[in-house]
Amino acid sequence: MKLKDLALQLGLSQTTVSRALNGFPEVSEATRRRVAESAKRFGYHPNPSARRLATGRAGAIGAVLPTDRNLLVDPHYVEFLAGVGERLSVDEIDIVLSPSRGDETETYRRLATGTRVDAVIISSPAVADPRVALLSELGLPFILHGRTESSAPHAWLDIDNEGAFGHATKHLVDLGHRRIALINGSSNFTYARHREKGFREALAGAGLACDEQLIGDGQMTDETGFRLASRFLTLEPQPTAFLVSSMMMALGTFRALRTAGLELGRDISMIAHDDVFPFLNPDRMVPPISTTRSPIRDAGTRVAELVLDLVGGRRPEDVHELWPVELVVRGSTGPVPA
Amino acid sequence: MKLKDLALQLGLSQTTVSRALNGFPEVSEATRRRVAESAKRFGYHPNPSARRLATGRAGAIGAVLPTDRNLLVDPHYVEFLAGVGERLSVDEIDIVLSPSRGDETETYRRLATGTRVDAVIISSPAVADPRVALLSELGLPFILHGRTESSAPHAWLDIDNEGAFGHATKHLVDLGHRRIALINGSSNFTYARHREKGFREALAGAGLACDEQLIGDGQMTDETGFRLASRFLTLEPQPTAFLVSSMMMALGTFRALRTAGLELGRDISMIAHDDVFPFLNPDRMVPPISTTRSPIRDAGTRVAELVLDLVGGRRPEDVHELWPVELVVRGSTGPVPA
DNA sequence: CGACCGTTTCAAAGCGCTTTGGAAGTTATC
DNA sequence: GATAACTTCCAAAGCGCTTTGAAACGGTCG
Repeated sequence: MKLKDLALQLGLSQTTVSRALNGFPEVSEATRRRVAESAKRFGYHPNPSARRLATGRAGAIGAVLPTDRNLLVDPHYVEFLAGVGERLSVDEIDIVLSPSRGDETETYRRLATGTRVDAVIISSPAVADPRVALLSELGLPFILHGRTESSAPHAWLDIDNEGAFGHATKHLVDLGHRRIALINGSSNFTYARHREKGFREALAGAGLACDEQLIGDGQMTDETGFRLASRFLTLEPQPTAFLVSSMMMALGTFRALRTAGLELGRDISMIAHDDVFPFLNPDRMVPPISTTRSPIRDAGTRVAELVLDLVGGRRPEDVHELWPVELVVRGSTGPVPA
Repeated sequence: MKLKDLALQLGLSQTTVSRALNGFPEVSEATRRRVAESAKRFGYHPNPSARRLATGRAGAIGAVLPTDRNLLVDPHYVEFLAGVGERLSVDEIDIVLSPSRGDETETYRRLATGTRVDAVIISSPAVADPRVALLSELGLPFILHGRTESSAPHAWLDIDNEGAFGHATKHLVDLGHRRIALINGSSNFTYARHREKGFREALAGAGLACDEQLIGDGQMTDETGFRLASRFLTLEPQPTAFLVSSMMMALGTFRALRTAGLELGRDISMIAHDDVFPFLNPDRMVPPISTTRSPIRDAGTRVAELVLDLVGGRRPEDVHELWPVELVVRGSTGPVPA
């Protein structure tokens, strides 16, 4: 079933049908409804290739998957992509995945010269991320999920990691905690830097010194959480609270606490950052975990929205969003034990 | 630069140029060279949308990413996709990623009704995987990486997991081991079943009983490896060898051995399955790990090749490949200590 | 030398959609 | 009742490629 057939069925011209389906204003509400209903009834789906050829748009957004550093390859990225996909599928836009081994530059270049994607999304930026300069130079529209230092104007969306960890720290301090440990993501990523900054400044703001021994980072896995938490627990005096960069790490931290015979929420406090995974609910744990909460899937959805704006002609320098992060206090935080 | 321009430049018709570039036989070698060179010099890239419209092919292969069970989301899958991408990019075919939450059925249906992909690749099948029947019914070409029980004829490529673990077990038995532990992937996956089968049958073939306590499974992570190995080491008598389903798990197993004060290759033996990751080389470990080796990236490349065949009209029932798996003996296996 | 054949090239017709530039049809205005 | 001003619809021209059917060309053969 193609447009022509549908138009014939309806006794309308292709133009009108096309316009009706694409929401142009010059079609009466009545015909629009008639067309929409008929399209559904006949199971009409416009041919993406034809539409792409006619509009000159690829109808696809690119994502590069670096396969030799396995950093992106974690639940966070996939959850993020899920959000992106949710939004893009509404407009029948594809996510085109380009696995890249070794030189990412080459992959981006290929994407830019071909007419295969209208824009790309880049994630998990390092503090100084070369991709921003590269893509600006190539002229391929893109949006950054996160932030990086770069003179080139570019679109980005990020959550307020600094504020989140600042508030969380302040909350713990208010509960009387003085020795707070930070279990962070790898420090070459911007978000980890921001979190550390928020942490340090909140401590400083409360007039507390920061014990460098109580700061650690690594890949955001259960394993890293366990390892770092175990190490911190051997220190004298022990920390009374943990600030943890991901729920995965929180699980490991939890294990370490149990192993050390400590009870969370009574003997020791913890706040973890929650990106909100369908398979990991801090509310259902025992005790429920206090979190700084920001669904990464929502970020994906919004990033998709913005990238579509970009493709539509919005200027990258006008696209900046910094999302506040909510602090959700649950059972895992309590006053310092006497 | 489009085809027309290039043809004009060369003083040829579009037809000839198109044919020259696409390797049709009716173009003389001389013109073909001339065209190819000119195309490169002017940086000509055919517009994928136009080509797709003209050929009626989507020029893309689909992959569904289930986002609520995070099983696929592991380095294995990404490494596999990298292989797929490597092959597909040669023919300028895209990987279109469809994240799917909840009902995958819906996602496949969408893919099938639209003209967005020519075929899909499905991975990590369960023993009875509903996707095979679904896709057969929908008429969307697909290939399975792995195997499953299904009456519907379908294309698949798999490695000989049974043979691999059979050989590995036999090797350990030949070295004198009598108590061998199996650390396996989740048992609802076919490959895990096959591995267990190979293990059991090799033991039986050697006239050895299989201690059910020495069999464990879980997600293929370092963590699971550590947990299972630790548990097995508490048994009396201790196992003298471990058969491990992934290098990730092998790392965890290794940690457990160290924690228990055992030296790998002397006090205890281990063979792990190696899917060959760029960031994980069993040869560089101390001691080097004996493995059953089968690069999953290569499988991806071949699967891509086969899926292209399928799109080209090859019958699914003719596409079955079972790859033998190499046993690489290194320092982690040795005779049973006296 | 003309008929015949294989090679090499071409013009033109799509592929299924969007979009431009008008043409009808309808209502309001004088 | 004619003119203007909308509203609603249409025919036709692309988008950049592939592919069909045929023509031009050079060489071979009777």
